[in-house]
Amino acid sequence: MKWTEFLIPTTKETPADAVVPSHQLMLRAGLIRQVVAGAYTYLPLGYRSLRKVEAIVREEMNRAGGIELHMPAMHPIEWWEETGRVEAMGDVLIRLGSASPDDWRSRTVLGPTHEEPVTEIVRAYINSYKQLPVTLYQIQTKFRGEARPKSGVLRTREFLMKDAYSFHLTKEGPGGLDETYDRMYAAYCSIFGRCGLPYVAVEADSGAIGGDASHEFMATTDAGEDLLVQSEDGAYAANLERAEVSPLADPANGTNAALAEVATPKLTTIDEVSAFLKCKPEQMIKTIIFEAEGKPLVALVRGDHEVNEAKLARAAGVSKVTAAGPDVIQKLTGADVGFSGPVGLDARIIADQAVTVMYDAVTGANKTDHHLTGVNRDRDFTITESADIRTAVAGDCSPTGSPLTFKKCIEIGHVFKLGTKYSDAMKATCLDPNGKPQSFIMGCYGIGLNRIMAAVIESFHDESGICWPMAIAPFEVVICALDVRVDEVMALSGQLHDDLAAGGVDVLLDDRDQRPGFKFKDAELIGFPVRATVGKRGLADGIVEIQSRRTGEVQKVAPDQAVATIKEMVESARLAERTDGS
RNA sequence: CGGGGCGUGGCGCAGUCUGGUAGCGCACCUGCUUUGGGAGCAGGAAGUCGCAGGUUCAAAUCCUGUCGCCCCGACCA
Repeated sequence: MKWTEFLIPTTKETPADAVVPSHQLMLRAGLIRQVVAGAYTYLPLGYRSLRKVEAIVREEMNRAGGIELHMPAMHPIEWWEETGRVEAMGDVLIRLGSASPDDWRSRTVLGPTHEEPVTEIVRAYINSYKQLPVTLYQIQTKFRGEARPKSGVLRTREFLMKDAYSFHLTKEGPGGLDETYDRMYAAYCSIFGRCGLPYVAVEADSGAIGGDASHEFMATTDAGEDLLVQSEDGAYAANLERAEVSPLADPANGTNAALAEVATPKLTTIDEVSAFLKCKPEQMIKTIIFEAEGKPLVALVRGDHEVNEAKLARAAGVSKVTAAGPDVIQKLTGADVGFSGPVGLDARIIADQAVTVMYDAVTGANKTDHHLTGVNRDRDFTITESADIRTAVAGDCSPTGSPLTFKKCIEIGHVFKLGTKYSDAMKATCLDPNGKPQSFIMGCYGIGLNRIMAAVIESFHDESGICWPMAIAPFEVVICALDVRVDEVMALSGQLHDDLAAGGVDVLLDDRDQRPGFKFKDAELIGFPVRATVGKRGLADGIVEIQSRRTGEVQKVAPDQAVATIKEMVESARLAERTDGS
């Protein structure tokens, strides 16, 4: 491919709207162009990378036993009503609008994921346990009505996703869900490894999608929106939403202070009250009222801690907790919001472990404009249930006692054990060996392809531009032909290009009539892993210059050695750049 | 959905407060020179100033409304 016959709109200046490095560089290197918020055109160069990511994903999915198919983005809303996800997804589910509710548009949604259509297929065609297990996957465009698209292609409303779904009769044993789950997990490691991406697999919360086990694959990058929690000993890694902490030691520093009520007019927050009473937030018990299954649920955490709703729900044995409104709080505590406390409160109360080792605490008095000081457990209130229900913070240790560290990260893949949530809802069954209908046990496995690309750029760039790993670089090699009007330069450049291309190397010939500096800057911005420079100066010395983008290392070789040298670099990079999760 | 910022040639911006000929840099086209780290000179093309109303002799500029985009937060499979 010749540069002058391709479309590569690079820019020297950074567009003002781009904040994170991957976004800035993708725009500057001419990989993408924004169309509306959360939707991007992949320009030819960007699309080449995306296609390479796609090819790797496809290859590994096939190797892991997946069967590729392609489902539409348009779904009948009835399927989503069957599984109750029209409500569960809310605004994330994009619906086609129409003035008339009877119009087909009103009954059509754009798929944010494909559990419903794939379950419908299996319901229709798989009737016997003998056809199981089966894993269907597709690489397809997804639509989600994200409230706030951001960070370039890291969070968009339209994106390319590989989604796989497996169907089983059993959880354990040959052909069971666990077996496929493990195989998919391994395939994911291969995929991210081949893309050269630093990643970590962590335990995740399975959230609204349901199911009982889930791992997220995270790429660590400062542009990420999630927090990855890892123990220093490397034994524990989890999403912050799920991370468990080891119990805090009992300081046994109680003075058995007397219970006292103090007026705290209009002071409703931990900060306000602690400032007013000159105590530390960690001396306060924060009392948060939730509702679960229609009943109040009270959570107690230390003042400087936050309730983790997912952990609370799990501890409470309910599917979901929601913050209670002012009316519920008023009715339960007899006080306005901001003055709740455990003393004398009649409701199910779950105390965080940290609260069980607090003495002489401060908390709301269940009386508007008043707080209590000198509050002690057992004497002033009883803790019947305690658990780990708070979000981990700096200073906490893993369940095995190793200090936790926090890193920003972006989710690039997710594997779930779904169970029968969707097959039950959609009445998708097959006959077991006894001739009895059984709901399919399902797993689902997603990868965001665009995010892989962006995460790779976040991980591998410098002040000059992108440093692609060989595996997903839009072109593996660029030949900078300086002095395009010198016949010998162009003849050799053209010959190198043709020989490399014939040898299976992705090569781009920069045949633009531009000054050398201009071409070098573009080559570095785009980040071709290998640059071969052919100029009349080098030619006079009988050499071609070959440079690695990542190491900057330059080799000067005779023209007849150039092809072999470059091919060797390409091949060794393909192996060397592979990563493993850690 | 709350808070903040911004919409002026393909890109980056000035001009808006104080109304009066739409401007600068990059990129683009033509010509000459230049050719190993984003060249120089000369000439040129390209913008209903987001959109709609209003005020005014006159609106990029003032007023009202509206749409879009970005950032922080909330939310998030």
